Amino acid sequence: MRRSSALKKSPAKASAAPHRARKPVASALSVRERILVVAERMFAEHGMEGVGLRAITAAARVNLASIAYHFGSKEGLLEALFAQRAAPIAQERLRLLARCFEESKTPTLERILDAFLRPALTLGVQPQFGGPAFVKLRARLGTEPEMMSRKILAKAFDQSSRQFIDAIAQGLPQQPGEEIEWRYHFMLGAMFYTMANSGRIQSLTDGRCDPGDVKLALHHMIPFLAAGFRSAPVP
Amino acid sequence: MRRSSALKKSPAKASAAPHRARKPVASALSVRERILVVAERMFAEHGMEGVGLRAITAAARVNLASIAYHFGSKEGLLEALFAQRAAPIAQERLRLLARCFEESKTPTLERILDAFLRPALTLGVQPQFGGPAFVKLRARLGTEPEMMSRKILAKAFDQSSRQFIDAIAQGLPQQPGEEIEWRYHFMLGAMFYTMANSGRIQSLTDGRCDPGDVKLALHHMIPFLAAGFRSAPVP
DNA sequence: GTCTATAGCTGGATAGAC
DNA sequence: GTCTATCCAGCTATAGAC
Repeated sequence: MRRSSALKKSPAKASAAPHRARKPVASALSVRERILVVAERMFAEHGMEGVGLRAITAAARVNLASIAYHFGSKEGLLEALFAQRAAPIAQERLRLLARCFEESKTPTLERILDAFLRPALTLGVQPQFGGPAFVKLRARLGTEPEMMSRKILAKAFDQSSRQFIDAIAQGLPQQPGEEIEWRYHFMLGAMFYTMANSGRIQSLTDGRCDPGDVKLALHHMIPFLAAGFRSAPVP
Repeated sequence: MRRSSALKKSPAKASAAPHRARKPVASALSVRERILVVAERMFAEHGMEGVGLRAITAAARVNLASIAYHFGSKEGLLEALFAQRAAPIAQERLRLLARCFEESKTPTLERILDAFLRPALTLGVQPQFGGPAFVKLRARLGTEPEMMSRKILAKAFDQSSRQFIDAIAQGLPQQPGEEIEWRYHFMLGAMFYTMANSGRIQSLTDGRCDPGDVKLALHHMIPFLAAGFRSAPVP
């Protein structure tokens, strides 16, 4: 209505040839991709319930109806996000785990924890699109007791999680399985809290401690967790 | 409109004597208390944005307008919840910390961590009102990057948090302050994730590991974290 | 103090033009 | 495929009867 009322004629030149020259500029993403990028960041920052389709479509500069068209619903959009991001993380984890065992029959606990934690903290970080969006989003969903989030997370990560629990247990034969599982749970907590980067520790330490610095976070987290895993099992 | 149109007269007998017999039954809570109890549980389960005033007032069997009357707004309700619960937790922490130092000039790290973690995991657990509602709520807010949550949490816990960081550091003089702070951050992660009780570890271990069992969780968590704190500082 | 009723928006979803 | 226009259920907050 704004600009289409004038110059209605001669659509031939502009729209009659949809072939050729698909991606005219490097930064021109499709509507679908723009929605995914923006939704990832906004879901991470404000939660699933904290942001509406109107805010997402406005920020992505697409029409409100685009989300229904491309993803069916808001929940479909979240599932598409996970379908795109979670599988690569689980795959990279298993690839790194396999490499641990290629290089040594008895890899150190530190190397196994690194294989587990590094993909979670580093994949999905896209500085050009507002930083570690998917990392935060995953942390957020990981802490929620909502059924929907749990099912999506379980589907994406259950298999690789169990392989890591087994790999950790194999290196700590003196620990009962249940002890390993509790400690794995505490590791998830430290990992998610680091990924969530809520800002609490920054304000508490006047900025000295910054979980957003992924390299540094891993550098501190892995020895801390490894020592916890190795400590004597509780009686 | 339903029943008040009839029998309008003689209000003397029923309402002229508001004194005496305040709490007729042990389980009869005031409107304000019913709202607090229900909101605590529903905020914990679905998040601040995930539940509306209609759902809260319906579950509490009070009128929709009651929340505005008693708390001013939805956010005022959240603040009232924290005003009621957070201060006792911080107080109990400091009381237990003081007792550590009364009993020994150099209390063990385990005792200090217990003084920090136990009040967070146990206070606010009210089995008669749907379980550890405030505990879950706090975990949820603790992981969110929203400003409002952060300010409320900081106001309630900053002071006691710093005292604990100092107490931990005092017992580990070989650790740089920054290392202590990172490890405190990881401890918060394990604590919040246990408090959130998202259900992830239960499904991953077929129910063997249950963070809802507070005694057991502390029993496993404290040695794990203590070993992490004591491990050699990273170079 | 407690209620009804409603104002004033915004939520997700969709029908149908183009 | 993309848009406009709209539905209606839900939201928070408030005015005013009783």
